[in-house]
This record gives sequence, C-alpha cells and structure tokens, in this order.
Amino acid sequence: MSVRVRMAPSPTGNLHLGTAYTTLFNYLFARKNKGTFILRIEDTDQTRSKKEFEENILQGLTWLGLTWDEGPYYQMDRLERYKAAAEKLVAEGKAYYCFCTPEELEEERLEKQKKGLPLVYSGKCRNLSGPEVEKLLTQKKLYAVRFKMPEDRGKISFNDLIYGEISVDSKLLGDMVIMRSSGIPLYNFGVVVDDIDMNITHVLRGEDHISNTPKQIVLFEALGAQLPQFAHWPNMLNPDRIGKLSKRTGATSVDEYRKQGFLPEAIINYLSLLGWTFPKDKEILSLAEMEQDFDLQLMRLSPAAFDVVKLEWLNGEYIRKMSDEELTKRLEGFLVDHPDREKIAPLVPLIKERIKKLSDFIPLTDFIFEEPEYDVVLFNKLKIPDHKKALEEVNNKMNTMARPWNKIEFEQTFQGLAATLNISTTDMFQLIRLAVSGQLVTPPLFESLKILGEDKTLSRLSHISEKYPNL
RNA sequence: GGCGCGUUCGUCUAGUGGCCUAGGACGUCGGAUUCUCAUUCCGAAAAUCACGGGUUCAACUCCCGUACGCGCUACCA
Repeated sequence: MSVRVRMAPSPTGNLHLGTAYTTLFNYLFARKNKGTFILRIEDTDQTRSKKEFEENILQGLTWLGLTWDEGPYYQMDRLERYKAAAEKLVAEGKAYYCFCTPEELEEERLEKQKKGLPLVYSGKCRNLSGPEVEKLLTQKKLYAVRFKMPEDRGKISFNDLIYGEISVDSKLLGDMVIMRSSGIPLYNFGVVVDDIDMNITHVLRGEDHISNTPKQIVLFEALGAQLPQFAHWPNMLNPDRIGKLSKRTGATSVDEYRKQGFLPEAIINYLSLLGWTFPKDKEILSLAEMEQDFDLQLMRLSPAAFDVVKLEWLNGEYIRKMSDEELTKRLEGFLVDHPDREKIAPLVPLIKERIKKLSDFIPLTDFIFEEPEYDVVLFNKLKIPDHKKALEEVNNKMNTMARPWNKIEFEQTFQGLAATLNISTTDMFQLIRLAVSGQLVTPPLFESLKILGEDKTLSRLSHISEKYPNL
C-alpha cells in the first residue's frame, strides 16, 4: 500500500512554528516515499476554533511551500461518521453510555489525586444494566460515550519508528470518553476514525502524542482496523530550553516571522536543522534536497531549542545568494506601502549584503525617502575640530564638481579635501554621510547619493546649517 | 502522585566500543580587507560527553541507579 500521511492542525490559533515543524516532516516523508500528504482540520473544539485561524494556517503552509495533496477535510463535516462508529462500539459491547456529570467526575478525580492513585475513571456507569440505561435515557439524562477498556488487554506496546519500543499498562488508561454529550467526538476518537477512513499508513507527530498512542491503538483494535505505523519526535523548546515553544519567550506564529521579513525557505531550512541531520555535511538546504534525502531514522530523540539568531543568519544567507531581481521582487512584495517603489530595485545591490531580514531594508534606506533629522551628538563623535567650516568646504566642492558626479573624481576630491583640512578620510566621508542622511551607518556613500539625486544631496547640504544653527 | 521520554561547547549538532588530547555550524572575542556598516577571509576562547556505579584490554558510545528537564495524566487538541 502506498504511503499516506496526514497533518491535522486544530484552528485554535495562527499557524504555530511547532505546527509548521510537524508539517514539514510529514510533507518530507510523503515526498520521499512518493506518498500522499493529507491535510485535515480538527475543528471539534467549538469554543476555541475560529475560521480566521484556519485561513491563517492554510495560507501559512502554502507560503512555506508545504502543500498538501488531499483535503483539507473537516472533522465537523464528519460528525455522522463518528456517531456511527461510536454506536457500533456500543452495540458490540465495546463502549457504553456514561451518565456521570462533570461535577461528579471532578469530585472523583480530586479524591483520587488526594490518595495518589492514577487518575482513571471509576467505571461507575460501566455495568449499568439495560433497563437502567433505558430509564436514564427516557429521563433525558445527558450522556457521554465511554470506551470499555478490555480487562485483559495488559500491556499495550508499539514500535515507534523513531523512539523504538514503547509500552504502557492498559490499566492506567481507564475507560476514556470517546463522544461528548454534545455528540462531538473527543480528540483520540476522532483521530482514529479519520485515520481509518483516510487510510493513513503512517502517523507522524510530536512527542506530546506518545501517551495518546496506546489509547488510539485500542480504538483501532476495537474498530477492527489495521494499525498504522507510528513515529514521534521531540517538540521544539523555548530559547531558554524551559518548556516547549511558547509565547513566553517570543513570537511563535509563522505569520509574525513573515511580517518581520523572514523568508519561507529560511524558516523551512532552519526548522529542518532542529529535527534531523542532513546526511551530507551541509546546513543550507532546499526543500527539494530535503525531499531527496529525508529519513525518519535520522530524526533525533532529544529536543532542540528554537534560536532566532541562527534563523537570522540563515535568512541573511538566503538573501545574499539570491539574485538582485529576485530580492527586488521579494522586497516589493514585502514593502507594500513603500513611498517610492521605483527606487527599491537600484538600492538592492547596495543593501543585499547588509540585511538579514527584509524589514532591515527600512532603517538602512529611509533617509533616501524622507528628510533626515540631525543629532549634534553624532557630529561630535567625529574628530573634526570645526564641523561648520568643514561642511561649508564640502558644500563648495560639491557645487563645483562636474555633473554627473563620477565615483573616482568624487572620492579623490574629498580625500584631497580631508588632507587640506587635516582630518582623516574616514571622518571626511562620515561627515558627508551624516550631513546627508543624519546617520553614521548607511549603504556605500557615493552610490547612495546617486540614488538620492545630486540636487537633493546639494539641497540637504546647503540647508543643514540653516536648520541646525547650533551644529 | 502515576506513566512515558530525554541529557555532548551559550545554542544547533557530529559521534553506533579503539580514528576523540571530542569535529562542524550559529553566536562571542581577536585580526585582515574597507570612507561607515555589512560582506568576505583568517584565528581564538568555549563541552572533565548530567552525576555515580558496573561490563570490557578499551566507553561519549553498552547495562544499572541517581539527579535534572520535558511530555501526558480532561466530556482540550
């Protein structure tokens, strides 16, 4: 049978990096094995699920390039299926109606906790007789459907493709609820019915599901279905390695990283580095390369912390190796309300080596698009005894320089002026930079001035002393 | 509390019993190139392989225990 895997996010928040992480490996496994990657939306949590989250997840996955072959399927469209499956189990004596109220269950749980016992259901409704059940039903008492854990099931074990042999005592699982009184299935039941119906061959997911696996296995068995293969991997940790990736230590949604100017290929590449080791000695990987060489055996058992600094480095690598045309296109897409889109393209070669994220374009170039503000403190950092006089000299030279300005002449002129004024060439060029941009850091000076325009350059220079007489 | 899982430089990792006086990447620090910043290049510091016992001629690598961390323990997913 050909490989069929699925990713099943629940739309209770924007696309989380952890979800992208899990999706990536499902996607890679499907591609590597020429299988089918299915997307399923687990929207049974009616209070937390939202349409906007679902859209965000779908768009985010598409943006990352993790496209699915089938779906999305929606669990809320399949309620009839779960109901039928649950009724079948009840009819076969493998499940039963439970009339316990949430309050009763809570009380029972507290009691158990106090005594240090495993928190499993007492089985109170398990042996209700037919007539008793009938009576409660006619009274319109609300009921959930509970799975009847087979008494003699013993140890439930499975061979995890990554962790290896894992086994749990079925006694510790108790009789779990599979259908809420509202008629909506619980997670573990919905998943199993879906995985059976969708012919899922490999269930690949985060480590937090290891303890769900035995519960799902008994449900597969009760429903008479063949078991899929299971594989789990560790969840990403917070940068401080305390707890799994959460908002506590920074942004966790893919969308936030997109808005910060991270590239989808860099995010994908970075996530891949945290989960497995590419067999060749290489860190910068395309999705295509990963598809070629992906192997579950190479996934690691110990959790990795998310480190945005390395992500930034990778993002910078991708930006630098991109063609100018491509980077221009990306920037145009990113800077949606830029005031002068025509000037993005000529700036690209100047900023390409200087930005790590698309958003870095803005602080580096905004002086070109708006009048700078000046800070005397910055002028004082230069080792120039008399700024005013030096600026006047600069102004004179620029006004008399042949147009259009040429790089060699420009540089020679001001190297010469620096010598006459007895200041370093560095300070000379820094003075011009500061006078034109208000900043000590900009892209290369001459090229920037050309893009700013000769007239604008001159007007900034000549107005600076009027506007800032205390320089 | 119970059950499951993990533990190599700050971070991501290589390592499958001798090749390890533990290799690489990010970051940090120093240097070279440079009108700033960055890029690029060179170099350095940084892990008694969580700890304690075994097994073995030999252990980061195998076994046991301890500690610490993480996950699950719901009519959440």
